[in-house]
Amino acid sequence: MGTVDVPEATVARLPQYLRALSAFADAGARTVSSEALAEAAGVGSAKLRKDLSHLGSYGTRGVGYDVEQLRRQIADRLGQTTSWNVVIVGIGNLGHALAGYGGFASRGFRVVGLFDDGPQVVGEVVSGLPVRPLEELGEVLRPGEPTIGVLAVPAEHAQGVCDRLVAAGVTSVLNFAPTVLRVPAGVDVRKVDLASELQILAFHAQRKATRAVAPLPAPAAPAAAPLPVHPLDAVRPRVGEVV
Amino acid sequence: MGTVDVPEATVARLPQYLRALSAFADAGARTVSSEALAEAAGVGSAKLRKDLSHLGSYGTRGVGYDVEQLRRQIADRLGQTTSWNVVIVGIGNLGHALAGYGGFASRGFRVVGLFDDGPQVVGEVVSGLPVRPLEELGEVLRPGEPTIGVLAVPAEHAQGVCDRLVAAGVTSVLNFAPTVLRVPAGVDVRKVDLASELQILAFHAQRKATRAVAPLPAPAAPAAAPLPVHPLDAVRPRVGEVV
DNA sequence: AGGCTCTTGTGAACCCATGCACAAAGTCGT
DNA sequence: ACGACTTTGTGCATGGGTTCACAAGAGCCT
Ligand SMILES: NC(=O)c1ccc[n+]([C@@H]2O[C@H](COP(=O)([O-])OP(=O)(O)OC[C@H]3O[C@@H](n4cnc5c(N)ncnc54)[C@H](O)[C@@H]3O)[C@@H](O)[C@H]2O)c1
Ligand SMILES: NC(=O)c1ccc[n+]([C@@H]2O[C@H](COP(=O)([O-])OP(=O)(O)OC[C@H]3O[C@@H](n4cnc5c(N)ncnc54)[C@H](O)[C@@H]3O)[C@@H](O)[C@H]2O)c1
Repeated sequence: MGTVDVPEATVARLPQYLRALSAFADAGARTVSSEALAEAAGVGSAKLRKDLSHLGSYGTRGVGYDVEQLRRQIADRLGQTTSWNVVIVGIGNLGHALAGYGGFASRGFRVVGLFDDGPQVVGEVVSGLPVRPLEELGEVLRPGEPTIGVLAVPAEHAQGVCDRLVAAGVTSVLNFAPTVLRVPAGVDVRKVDLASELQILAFHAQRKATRAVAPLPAPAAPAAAPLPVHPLDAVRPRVGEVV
Repeated sequence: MGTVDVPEATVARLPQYLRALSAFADAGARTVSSEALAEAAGVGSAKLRKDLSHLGSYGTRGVGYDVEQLRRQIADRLGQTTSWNVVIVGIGNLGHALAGYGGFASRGFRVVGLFDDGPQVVGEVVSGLPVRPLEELGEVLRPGEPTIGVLAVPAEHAQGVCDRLVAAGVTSVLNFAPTVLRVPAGVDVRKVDLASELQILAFHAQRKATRAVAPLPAPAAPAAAPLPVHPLDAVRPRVGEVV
């Protein structure tokens, strides 16, 4: 079944499934239905089943999925069987937070190097690791072990640093700087853009506000609720739809 | 024209376009072609034009788009004409970094409150703002001014804090905790999940690695590969395309 | 054994998004 | 004034992803 070609949208959800599965495992559950797992992961059950089918799942009809087996299978697919090396470049405001983040290690990511070029930052020890100058990048990267580079430098330096990472053999980059990175084919870049996220929220908030003033479908409706929604009309919790 | 119904995928790209436009404006350009702007934003030109058409764009054929006019139009759509209030809850590792982030203010987001419940954190002044206990949330939120809540608390407290934000009238939430938030309809949630991003990168890196071991045009696999993929799906070569 | 209940896996319809290709519409040079 | 050139805006085809709905499979109970 699902050897090659796992759809990208599915891949993006696997981490969520994995987290939910771990929660079920911790709670002592031995099996889960697609319904329960989907609920915990915040998606529809049909989507979940289709996603799992893409990687050749082993559910048993009438029962559900074996928690431990499925957890291991997804973990395998996400490469969690081996531990990945991570280097962080730019140990400023954000870099400090990232360097001390426990969510890395618990998911098989090992921070093996911190880099910066600020004279007063280099040499500092952050979360047990010394901050090194970028020149020492080569001493940390092992050719055999694929390494993920995390960029937390100012936007104007991001491309330059990225180039150096790529030149040193990094083929996976997570970019926090609000800029478009250009990389050769074969190199993966994902970006986390905080300002964009806020802007998208603002767009929707604005849309909600203008809608409230001039509602489209029912013009005859009298005063709608002045403040949007009541928090505890909890008849249906309804997961917030995102992308 | 694009009054209502801007596709979600388009909305997600508007911030990128806006950034690229600002760069062109700073460089002194008065007009840009869709080709140039798309290049700067890292998308295809056709996609860009279609996106702009959704919001009723005013390009002139043969010339391109007026930089300033388009910039203002997108800024309007993203709600940047008014300044949005932002509260950050959880002033730990990450919260400190967020509170000090300059990318907020420069895009019309004003941090109006920092909240935490740790005794040694409350009272501390971070980036010019005092850290307050959550109880004072009501004192900061103004009913008339929509406010965006940023969650940087540990995962196990995220839902509880979110509920309190929603109860206080917040209808837009940006969540950094690796957990699924349940909110009533009408509340927007977006999440930033660092660990997931790394896992997705790891997935692709692993795929690249196994592809390298067993290249595509090799129909007759000699012996089973050492460890890579599951035994049951060795069948079906299926010439994969590069991404 | 047989029927009942539960749940998976998936075919098929639908919706959204992407990319192509080109006519319409404008500018610029002569 | 006009033709050549440039670039937008969009119709259309294609593809990916989501959702529905249900038959097939698995356990359980009598
Ligand atoms: N702070 C946040 O909350 C936040 C949030 C989202 C995105 N970002 C983005 O993350 C990046 C970093 O933000 P920050 O607030 O940590 O900035 P910062 O200025 O605090 O830190 C940047 C660090 O990068 C180092 N640096 C600069 N140029 C370098 C180079 N060429 N090589 C190596 N190191 C270099 C600097 O010495 C500094 O320590 C920025 O692009 C910012 O837009 C930050
Ligand atoms: N540090 C990172 O780089 C990073 C990266 C990605 C995601 N995250 C996530 O962001 C969240 C915060 O991470 P962190 O590293 O800053 O953790 P942290 O422990 O350093 O900070 C958490 C803060 O939240 C406060 N807090 C706890 N419960 C609270 C409550 N009920 N009400 C108000 N405040 C409360 C704590 O007092 C503490 O100051 C976590 O969910 C983490 O998984 C962190």
